[in-house]
Amino acid sequence: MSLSLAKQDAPMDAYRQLFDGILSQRLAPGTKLNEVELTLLFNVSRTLIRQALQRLQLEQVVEIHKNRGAFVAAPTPDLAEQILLARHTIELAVVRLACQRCKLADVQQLQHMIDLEQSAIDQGDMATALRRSGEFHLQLAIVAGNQPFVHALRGLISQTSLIITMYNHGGGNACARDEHSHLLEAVRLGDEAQGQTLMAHHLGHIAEGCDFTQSPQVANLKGAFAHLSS
Amino acid sequence: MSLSLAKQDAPMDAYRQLFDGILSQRLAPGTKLNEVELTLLFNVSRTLIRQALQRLQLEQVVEIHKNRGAFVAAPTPDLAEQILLARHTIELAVVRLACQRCKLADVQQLQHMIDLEQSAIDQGDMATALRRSGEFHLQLAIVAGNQPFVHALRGLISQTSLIITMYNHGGGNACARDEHSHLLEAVRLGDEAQGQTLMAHHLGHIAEGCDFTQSPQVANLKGAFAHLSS
DNA sequence: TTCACTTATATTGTATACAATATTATGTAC
DNA sequence: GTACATAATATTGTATACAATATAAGTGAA
Repeated sequence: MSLSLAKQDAPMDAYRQLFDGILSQRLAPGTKLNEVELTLLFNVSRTLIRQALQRLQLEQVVEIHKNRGAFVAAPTPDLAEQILLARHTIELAVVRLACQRCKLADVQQLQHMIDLEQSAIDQGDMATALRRSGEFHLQLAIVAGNQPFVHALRGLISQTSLIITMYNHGGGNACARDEHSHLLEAVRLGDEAQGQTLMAHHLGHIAEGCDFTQSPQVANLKGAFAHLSS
Repeated sequence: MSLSLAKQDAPMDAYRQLFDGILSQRLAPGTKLNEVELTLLFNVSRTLIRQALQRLQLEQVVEIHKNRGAFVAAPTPDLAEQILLARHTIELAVVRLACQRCKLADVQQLQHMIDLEQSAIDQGDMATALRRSGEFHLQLAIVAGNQPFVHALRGLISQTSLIITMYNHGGGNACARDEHSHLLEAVRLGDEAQGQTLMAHHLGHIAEGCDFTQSPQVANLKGAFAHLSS
């Protein structure tokens, strides 16, 4: 049997396609997510679409208004500040745990994720780079071995991507590679103080790169999934 | 129009009844949650039952195994430790924010919640006391004004209730009243250092009150909602 | 009895049908 | 043309029907 052949899981697939669409910036914050359109795009019934939307809502990536429908979340500047503060609090604890528990294999995997992120940057694909940057942070939480932190960060990192999409129009996170690399080096050495310092600066840079005075553009649904048209 | 007459919201009602059933210890950890039984108990279709179960799953209060069904979560000792550590990290930040932002009305509401918890203790209703204790902690996060913290703590506090149900058979949290009161006093005075110290001790006492060597009993579904039989 | 195997039942997974609500379009008065 | 009311449409909310899977019951052989 093939190890690479994942069994297809319709609910997860619908969820993941939507999630990727949002995180890859094909679906801009504020975009209306029409249920029947999504059924046509993904070839599943509204039941599974609604399941995926509810899950995304509980991850705070989608907002559902009763009888009005689902929309890609669009964090206000005030909420964005709360999100970045929450990340600061949790990720400082995460990096501390990661310093204590990180194994060689973990370091190698994290390094690989940094490389992937960098290759996306090299190709000018900033949307993919942003997504992989988030995956690096999440993997760090997994290495830290605290399930609630992983769970909370999954949502917070996704929301941060939305925030960057909305407010960071300059390419301010191009410096991320070095920051992730230095962070990983501190984790590898088990230097908790240095790791926390670097993480604090790193998250600070994300906030500094954002301009909370302008509002975002909203894309439409069919265009975002044009590659699925068969 | 009556202010106290909340418009009925079937999905929320089903969710809340299940949530209360679990948090009030009528549904013990590990209990199988049969969907058709729940439809009969709550008089809604499986659609809404499944919605409620999915939401509870994402709050980590219910586990859903594919094709096997939903069960009240039963955190292992290892996970319990992770949950309490996560609470420690987040609630120390929460109490710090609360010290900065707490208004007079907030103090009064928090005091009221302490009184409600105490009255439940006085009546020997420890299940209600436990639930109200959790509500106090959650309200503190609301006062702190950080939505991600509120969101994360909602699940963590519920999970802590499950942990106490499973592992804390002594009445170790009877001391909670004084601890909550002292905590509120520090918040009222805006004494961040004192607030964090008290919170750390409070959460430490929860962990100390638990014996992670014995396993819990599992109740059945009909008995837990016997009061609904019409 | 006990184990394996087959069949029947129960339970969950998904799609569809219908109901309720919101949105848009149309028409009419001013 | 604007504003308002009304009708037509579109969209979401909920219940039910059917399919897929798992669990339980039954049957026979060792």
